[in-house]
Amino acid sequence: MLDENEIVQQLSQAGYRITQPRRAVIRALLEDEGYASPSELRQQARLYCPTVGLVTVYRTLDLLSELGFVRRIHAEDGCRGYATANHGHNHHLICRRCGAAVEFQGCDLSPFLARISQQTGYKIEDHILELVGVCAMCQ
Amino acid sequence: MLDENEIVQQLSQAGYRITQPRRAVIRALLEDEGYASPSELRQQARLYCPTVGLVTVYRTLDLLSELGFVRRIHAEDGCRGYATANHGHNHHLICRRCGAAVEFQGCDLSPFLARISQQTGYKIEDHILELVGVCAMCQ
DNA sequence: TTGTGTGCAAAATCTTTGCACTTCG
DNA sequence: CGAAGTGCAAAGATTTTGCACACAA
Repeated sequence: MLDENEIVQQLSQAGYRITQPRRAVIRALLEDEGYASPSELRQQARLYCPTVGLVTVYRTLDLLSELGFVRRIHAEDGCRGYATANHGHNHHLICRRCGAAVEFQGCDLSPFLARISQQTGYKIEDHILELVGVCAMCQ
Repeated sequence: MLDENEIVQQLSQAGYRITQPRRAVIRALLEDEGYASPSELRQQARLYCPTVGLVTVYRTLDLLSELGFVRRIHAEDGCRGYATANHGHNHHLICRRCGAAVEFQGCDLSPFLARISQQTGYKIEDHILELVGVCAMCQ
């Protein structure tokens, strides 16, 4: 599981500074069970760094997103916010009721993708897959 | 393939009025090969009804979306716009270079979903799947 | 000490709402 | 004719940008 230290370490290695506001946003992200909007994240982050501005949240999200620690959450009716993502190719499973977001791995779609590729002539390079359901608690 | 008459007919059956602005938006949607943002759609729709306002485009998109004729297009970096969708459960395959959006059917993910469901305890109800690649032309 | 990072304020977008007028049926 | 639909203008919401100051390294 992803933790603050790992992210901080990698940020540092990539040449970025470890600042109070960045730490605060990272903590806020990790604490949130599901996904959160930039302004919700800011609210949570203020517990750790009372002066964080919304702009910094946006910039930190961009940064973490580029490094693969954060991913956008999509739904039929729009983009809902951000959630942590373990490095690499993962997807999210979101609870329709409480919003909890779980990551899962091993989406073996290759046979399926091969078929679509053949049918359409497209060279398929990436995919977005998001599952929506009801978590064990909410059932 | 979806055409103007079919949409118009179903709108009418559902009790909605067939107005010039609505027709114009529907035409704009059908003509666009890929996905389009509300303001792009408005621009195109103005060819058929020069006074269409952006608000009407939004409202018409909501309406068509509810009836299942239109679907949002998602990408890692955000929600990109709208594209036509044949009624029912379909997904889009989008060209990274030219933006062309093709629909495909038969996403048989059930075995995969069953496994995830078992692993997580979630009852999976729906999914968003979007493929990104390069179309035959752009290759 | 130095340049990356920050926060504020303001601008630029994008989307929704209120309301009087229009138009489909 | 009457209610559903429209467009404008304005309000809200969200995201980006410019700039002086702060603070990790």
